[in-house]
Formats: sequence, C-alpha cells, structure tokens
Amino acid sequence: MAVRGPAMTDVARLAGVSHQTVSRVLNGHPYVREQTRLRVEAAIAELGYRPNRAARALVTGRSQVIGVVAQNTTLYGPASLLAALEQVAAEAGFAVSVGSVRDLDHRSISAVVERHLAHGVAGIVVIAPVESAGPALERLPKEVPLVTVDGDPRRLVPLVTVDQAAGARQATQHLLDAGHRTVWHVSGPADWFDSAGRIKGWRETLLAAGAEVPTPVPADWSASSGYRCGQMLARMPEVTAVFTANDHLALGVLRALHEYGRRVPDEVSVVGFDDVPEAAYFIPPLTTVRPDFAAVARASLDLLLAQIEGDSGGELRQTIAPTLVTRDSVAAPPA
Amino acid sequence: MAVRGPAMTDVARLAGVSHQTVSRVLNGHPYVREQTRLRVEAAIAELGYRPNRAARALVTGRSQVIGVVAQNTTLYGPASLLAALEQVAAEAGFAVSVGSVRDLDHRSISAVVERHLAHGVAGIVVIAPVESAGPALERLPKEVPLVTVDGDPRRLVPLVTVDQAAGARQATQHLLDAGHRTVWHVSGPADWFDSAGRIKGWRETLLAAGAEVPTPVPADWSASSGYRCGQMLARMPEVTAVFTANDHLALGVLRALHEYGRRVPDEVSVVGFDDVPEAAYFIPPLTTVRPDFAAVARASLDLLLAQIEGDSGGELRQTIAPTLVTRDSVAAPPA
DNA sequence: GATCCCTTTGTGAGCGCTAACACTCAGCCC
DNA sequence: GGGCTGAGTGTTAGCGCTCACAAAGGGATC
Repeated sequence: MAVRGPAMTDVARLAGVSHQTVSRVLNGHPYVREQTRLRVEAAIAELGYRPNRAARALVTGRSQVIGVVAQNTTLYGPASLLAALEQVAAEAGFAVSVGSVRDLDHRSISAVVERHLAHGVAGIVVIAPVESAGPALERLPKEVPLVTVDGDPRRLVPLVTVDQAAGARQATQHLLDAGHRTVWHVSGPADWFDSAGRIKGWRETLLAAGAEVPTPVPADWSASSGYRCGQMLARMPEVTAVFTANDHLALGVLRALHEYGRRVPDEVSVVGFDDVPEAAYFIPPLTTVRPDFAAVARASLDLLLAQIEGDSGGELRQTIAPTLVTRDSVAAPPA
Repeated sequence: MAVRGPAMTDVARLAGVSHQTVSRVLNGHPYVREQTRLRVEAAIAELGYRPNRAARALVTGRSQVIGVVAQNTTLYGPASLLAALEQVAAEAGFAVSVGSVRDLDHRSISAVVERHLAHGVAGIVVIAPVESAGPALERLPKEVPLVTVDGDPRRLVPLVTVDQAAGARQATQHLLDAGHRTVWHVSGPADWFDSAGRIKGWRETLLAAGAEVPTPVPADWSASSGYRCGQMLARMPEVTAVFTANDHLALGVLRALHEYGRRVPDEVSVVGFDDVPEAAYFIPPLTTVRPDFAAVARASLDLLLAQIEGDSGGELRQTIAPTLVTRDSVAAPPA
C-alpha cells in the first residue's frame, strides 16, 4: 500500500542544504537567507513534499489535533457547535477529532478521553452538559489542556457556557411584556445544566414580576416529548404562554395545541430555544432564543490554546449571551 | 505543560522484560508466555502506560485515524452520517477527524484532503454529494484509500450511496396508490446527486404509471425555500400531491399550504425525505423516506478498511435502500 | 589585528515505537 | 551425540522530525 512520500532529507538533498534548514523554512524560523528559503520551497514543490505530522508529534510530544467529546452530535445544538469548533480550529491549524459517547457517565467519557490521549491530542473540548460528566472530568489527567462547554459551573474546570439563564429571562420577559399573567415552562432533562439554567432564568423572571410560578413540565429534548407535554397543557385553559427549553419541544407543543384547536398565538403564545433553521417555518413561525455557537467555539478554542501555550493565568470562564429572535408565535393573551 | 508519560521501556523495566516483549503483548502477537504477558499487563496497569500512537504511526507509516471530508455538518443528513461513521470507526479502533468545507469545489476539497494527509490518516471518506467535487477527487493521490459517499456514480471511485431513486419511487408510488393523478416535486439543488437521483426515481415512477410529469420546482434544502415553493404550489388548484426532496422542504411547504388554507392531507398530500426526528410532529405528521445512515456508515468503513488492508479486489460500489415511513400527511385526493 | 557579535548553516542525538533478525532453550528425531 | 524444529525473548536499526549545540563567515569595534 501507500508508498512513503519524500522526507525532509530528500528535500534537503535536492535543495542542497541540510534537513535542519528545511525544518527552519517549514517552521518559519528567522535566520534563513531569502535565497535559501526559495530554493527549499522550490524543492518542496517539486517533490510534492508534505511534512509528516506523526514524526513532529513524536518529537514535540504534541500533535496539532484537538479532541472533542460530545454526546449526541445529531442534535442541532451539538452539531452546530462541533461544526463551528472545526471551523475555528482549522483556522488555527488544528484538526478536530470527534468522539461521541452514548452516555455522559464516567466510564464512557473516560474511554473516549483515553482514545484521544492515546492519539496524543493537544487538548480536549468536552461538550458535557450533564451532571454525571463531572466526576469523570475531575479524574482526568491534569496535564491535558481541557475546556468544558456548557458544563458544571461549580467545577474548577475552564468553562465556556451559553448564558442559559439570560436567554430564558429574555424569553419569559418577552411573554410577560406581551401581557401574559404568567408563563409555563416545558423543561429539558433534569440532569442537563442547560435545563437548569433555563429553568432558573424563567423562574427568576416570574418572581421578579410577582407572577405565579407554575411547576415546570419535565421533558427530554425531543419533539415527541414536547407533544406529550403539549397535550397536557392544551387541556388547561389557564395556560396562555409557554416557554419551551428548545425548538423541537416547541414543535411538539405547537402540534398538540393545534390538535386541541388552541390557536397560536391568538390563544396561546409559545417561545422556544435554539433557533433551529426551520423554526421560522413552524406553524406559526417560532419566536425563540438564539445562542451564538460560533462565539462559543471561538471562546473554547481560545481557552484551550491558552492552556496549550502555557498561559494558564487567564480567565477560566467565558459566558456567551444569546439573543431573542421574535417571530409570530407570541401575542397578547385572549381577553 | 504536559509531562511525558511512561514509555514502553519503563513498562519493560518494571516487568523485567525487553520493550519488544511489551510491544508484542500490546499487539497481541503469539509466542508470549502467559506468565510474561500477565507481568507486562500488570506493569502497564501500574504505570498507567498508554502507547504513543504518534510513534507507532511514524514507524508503520499509517495512523489509526480516518479523515472525513464533508460539507455542511449542521444539516441533518450529513450530521447523522458523521455520527454513524464515528460510531463504526470507533468500534474498529479508528478515530475520526472531521474536515468541513464551505464549498465542494476542487480547491476547498484539496485543501482539506491535504490537511488530512499531512496528519497521516489511514484513509479518507468524502461525503461529496455534488458534481463539482468530482475533479478534485480524481486528482487525489492514488495511494490514499478513499471512499465516496453519495458521490458521482459515473466516476471510478469506491462509492457508497443511498438509493435515492428507489426512495423517490416509493414515495411517488405511495402517492399514486392513494389515488393522485400525478405528483409534484420540490427538488434539491441541481448540482447534488441526491437531488438528481430523487428526481429520476420520481420521474420514472410517473412515466411508468402513465401520469403527467410536471416540471420539478427547484429549491435548496432549507425550510425557507420549501416555503417559497409551497406558496407557489398552494395557489395551483390542480396540485394535490407533493413529494419534496427532504423533510425541511416539506416543513416549508406545509406551512405555505396552511397559510393558503389548503388542508393537509385532505386537499394536498405531502411526502418528504430523510425522516428527521421531528417529522413525526409536523402538522400533520409527515410521511417520509428514511435512509439508513448506520448502514451507509458501515458500508463505507468496510470499503475503506478493505483498501487499507490491501484487498482492493472487492466490490467497489454499495447501494443502501431506504424505507418509506408512512404517517398522516398522505390521503386520497379530494373528489 | 584581535575581539566581539550577529547571521546563517550544519551536526548529532533522540522522541517511542515496530520490524527484522539473532539468540537461547527445550524437545524431538535419526 | 548432532542436528533439527519451534517457542519465547532480546538486540538493533531506523521511521521523520525537532531541539540543542557547534561552527563558519562577515561586519563592526577597539
């Protein structure tokens, strides 16, 4: 199979210099005469030489790869984050290796982290939105640069989070401002920090407004569970405003309300979270909260690179504020 | 910064053997006495030794990483495929490195492939659903194992495809069977093979049934463009059945039909493609075609591993048949 | 002219691993 | 006993690169 390509010494021979000079050219070191540099570059081009990263990784003890540990990369949020991360990493000259885990428990995470470490990744980004991921992260080898996204705010691990509470506050306030007496909430899974943050922001806003705080309706992230919750809410005439923990839940709720003949937004207003691309085409178009995945990715990489380069001094916590996107699913409550 | 962990020689010293014996244990070679193996394994465990893949990759000339080139990994299809690929690759002991490209033209693809090659990937999977990707693939270094997913059927590159035409045939036939005189089609972007295949299956089925073949309505993959096409179709009373190239287009169409007061499925039937998890919660629940991403991923990896191991003899083409998922968006046309 | 410094280049070692080969020690056959 | 086989183990030589250091040459300075 694969014939080994030319190595540095081949380039050196062709250019009539030592391999070390080739290395210097490649790494942009100073103290290489312009003329020499051009000769080396010509030789590189002629041979189609490509540096062998494995060799570099071996000697430097560090590769230009960052490992990502994520749960369900099929979900819109994680998928967007992953894509954004890949983008910024590529710009910084890093490759991204994904490791999906089914569950975010200690064993699964450790296994994937082990895999990444064996491959000598330069750092690891863990998209660890659940409680159970915590212990696994604490037991991780200390020498590996690590950043957590949407992880546990109470742990001493560099962390980038979407400000869930702020998003929820905006959503809830928007509904209150429209004239609703209170806002119901279909929440995400209890063990996700995202869920907790959204519940917190929602509750705080209601309390601040002196509104009654209904019990949150627990769901997972799927349209399916949104539908089930929606069936329940649809039968309760006092429900005029619903804030769901994500857009897919909102979709399920919309469908249930529709089936029960409760018109949105005339009778019931709905606000989601995520701003999936289709949200604008729900019936009716969904008002929702948009997290800035690109910003999260950038912040994560910055935090990681800082650690890789040894500047462990900087800020270890970054919070990215989401924005409310208003569409047609919110109106004043029926008189 | 990272302290280097224990190396093979450390394990060897602790176990009282040579590093080569440790290597043999690690690689499952025969001719290692049971007792020795246990001693080595104990030493490995005690030191928390982890083999250095970079070193292995350097000497063997091949890493345990496969590179994936994909376009928009935020879309449901690519994201699902990527996740499935990662799953099967992990089972086979391979890591997956993603490389997203904005456009699937020669330059972008080459750049990402170069990046993968520099990292010494063992093989490359290109999710290359568009025409323009073709030339880039032909110019790729021949020595790198390569598999194309949903690529150009006319090119001589190992290829795994979802049988788009078969899916489209099922969808179209299902609508005809419900009693519709013909079926309209909202198609994907013209340069995607997926689109072409779906158009082909749709057209063939109509022709075979002796039905009129309307001009396909061109769109991209977004709910947004589905909505625009839907607005047009909604105003045409003769339209009673629509097959959209994916579920998000269907969502847009549903929304447009709703706005124009054309009830689904009573007045117009709609069938999508992809079976996104939310499809069951559209209004109404969407009948759609489900591709088997896991099967595609498995087939791709098999083809790739065959090449990596040198069995270039096998079958170079794999086609995965999708299945129709019937829900509530299809009914007989109005009398 | 001797000394210094700065630029530019080369030399040698070694990162951690696998592959090839050499070696030892049994057991077996003639 | 000599020679064979095969199991089990060790020795050696790199893979392609970077790092530390050495060294050569030229200019400025005294």
